[in-house]
Amino acid sequence: MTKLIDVAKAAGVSIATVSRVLNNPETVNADTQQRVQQAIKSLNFRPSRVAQRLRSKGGNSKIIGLVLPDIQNPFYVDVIRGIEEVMYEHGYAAIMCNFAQDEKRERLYLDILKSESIDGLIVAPVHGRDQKVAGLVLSGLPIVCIDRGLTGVEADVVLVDNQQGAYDAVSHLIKLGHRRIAYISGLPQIPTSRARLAGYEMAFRENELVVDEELIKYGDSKHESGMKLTEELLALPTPPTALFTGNNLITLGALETIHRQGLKIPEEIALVGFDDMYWSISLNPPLTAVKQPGFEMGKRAAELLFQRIKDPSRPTAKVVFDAKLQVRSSCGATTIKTS
Amino acid sequence: MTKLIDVAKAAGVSIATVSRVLNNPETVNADTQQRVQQAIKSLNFRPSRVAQRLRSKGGNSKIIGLVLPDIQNPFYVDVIRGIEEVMYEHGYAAIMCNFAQDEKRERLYLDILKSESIDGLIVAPVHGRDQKVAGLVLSGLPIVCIDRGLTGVEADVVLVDNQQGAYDAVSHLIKLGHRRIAYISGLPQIPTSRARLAGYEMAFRENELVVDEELIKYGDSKHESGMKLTEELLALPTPPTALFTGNNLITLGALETIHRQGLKIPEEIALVGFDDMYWSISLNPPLTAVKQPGFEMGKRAAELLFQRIKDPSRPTAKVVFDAKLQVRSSCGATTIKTS
DNA sequence: ATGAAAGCGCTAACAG
DNA sequence: CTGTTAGCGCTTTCAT
Repeated sequence: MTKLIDVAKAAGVSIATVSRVLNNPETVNADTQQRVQQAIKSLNFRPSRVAQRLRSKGGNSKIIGLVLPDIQNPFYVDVIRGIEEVMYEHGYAAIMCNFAQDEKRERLYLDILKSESIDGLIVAPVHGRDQKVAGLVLSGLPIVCIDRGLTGVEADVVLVDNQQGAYDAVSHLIKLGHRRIAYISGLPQIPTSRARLAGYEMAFRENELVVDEELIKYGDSKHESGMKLTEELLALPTPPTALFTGNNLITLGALETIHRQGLKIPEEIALVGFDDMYWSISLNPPLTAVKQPGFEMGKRAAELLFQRIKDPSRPTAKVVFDAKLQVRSSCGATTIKTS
Repeated sequence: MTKLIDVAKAAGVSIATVSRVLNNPETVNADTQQRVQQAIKSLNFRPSRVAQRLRSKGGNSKIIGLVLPDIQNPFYVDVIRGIEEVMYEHGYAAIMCNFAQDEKRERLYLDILKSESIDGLIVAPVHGRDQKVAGLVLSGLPIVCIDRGLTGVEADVVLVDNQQGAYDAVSHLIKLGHRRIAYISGLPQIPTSRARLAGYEMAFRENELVVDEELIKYGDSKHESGMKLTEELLALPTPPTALFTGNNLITLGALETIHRQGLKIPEEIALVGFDDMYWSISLNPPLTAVKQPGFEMGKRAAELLFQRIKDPSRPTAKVVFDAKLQVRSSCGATTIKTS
């Protein structure tokens, strides 16, 4: 590996000067700069980011951590792409950690990231009272939360108005005449699960309808739980006429169960999902779903993080995006908006 | 941040001893070890991975690089999950880089990873003659290629028999009576594109059929190109009666175009895709597709990488998985195997 | 079995 | 404007 000293020799200067042209070119004579740049180029030199990181703590190690609950969920994939987009422009890299909705795993990754001396962290905490993340925030590490906020500590956060999104979805179902509407939720300790439940209940309340608790099921937000809980729901003495699924993966699981049982959507059971996918239109039937702008959310989160790294004392921001209902045909005949 | 010296003081030993209990516990007295462990625990000490990395080059920095073409493709997501699974067990972290099929991006990321002093790299090179990756292999960095091999240099590789997979898919179509079968490929410089084309041609040859070149289209393996090329194909004077799509994303794009045009699958156009998705059964219609075991491939790749890190001189391995055709109903009525 | 000390490659005072 | 030098936190001889 070629290093500072090699470049220094080649250019006939000291390593300090080389370091300077790397970090503060303006403090170096134009022609010295030239010679050094030459040497750098011809030796194909790249400074060791590890050594840089060890030396200068905080803010210029050009690496951040990314801790997300489930990489199988296309929503998070969009978030990742958004984050990556702006990081790429800044020459940053990300250490990506997928904790698969498992708190133990989240903690391990957080420990690793900490000892990697990252510049900042974008995280969707396992739950609102995530002590590990809270501790990191308090320790001064620049952090922005995505998708899920943190209670009790100040931190930047970008998310969607989950309650309103769920409210719109369920209202849509109610308007279509449905009364027995089931909700398949993710784990209740996840803030988004609760906000979506609140939206569901609000829609009932506003229509002076009463929620039937047996129609609310909790799972772990994965495909399998979507399948299983849909089975349970369909096996009820009086099964629901409509299903509101709490996320992407649950929706796909519900669809699978419904298809396996040969039920017709929306005639025998209607379906709205939280989280849209760009191929929702190709599902059977084209899925009506609440769309979160994952890509934009990711970009915004990364921008917030960079701002906070630059100015750690700036006031925290809370960015709330709208969740929009995409009406297709899984709830009944309506105008089919092409996604 | 608590560091070696803090622990050393707390335990009344030197930093060297603390380092020893961390790395070679057996070379330390049992009771000294006890005291040090105590101190570590009570101070909640974690060694700085950055310092470790800087100091001891190669093989124990516990971080690897992951460079993949497209995180939106569920196949690579499965690969990532597989890799992550075994890395998690070993306490490793990954720097994940998604180059979005863009060679410039791939190069930047490779440079970054190099200067991060990673222990090893798992990569799906942009193309077979990727000089950057080849150079890294030659430089001695432990590397395993996934999904796509490298020509001209020896490197571990794990992939699928793409030719056979494509052959099976197209043969299936031919058996069903199709003759005008289009193939929507990814970029021709990607090895998998070529192997799948070879399978397509082989199926024609074996059935004494002749390939119509106008039915072969090349795109960039993304959703949009799937949509666009399908439009072109359908606009032909004599459009194809069947479509073989070169990957996941192309398939989804093709489906979207077909649905927008209101065509019936498989009556008006049949469809087989390369790459299965776990929700293929919920598509309209349930998709017949060639399945790659992404998760297993990822696990295998990570295992190979660990072995190579441990023993850099071991002979290179080439692991070939089978690609299996999952018959559902997008090519015509057949027994529907539940995925 | 343990400690002292020399770096890993770089940045940031501090001198000149 | 440029060079010298002291570390960043750790591992690893080399002594003891």
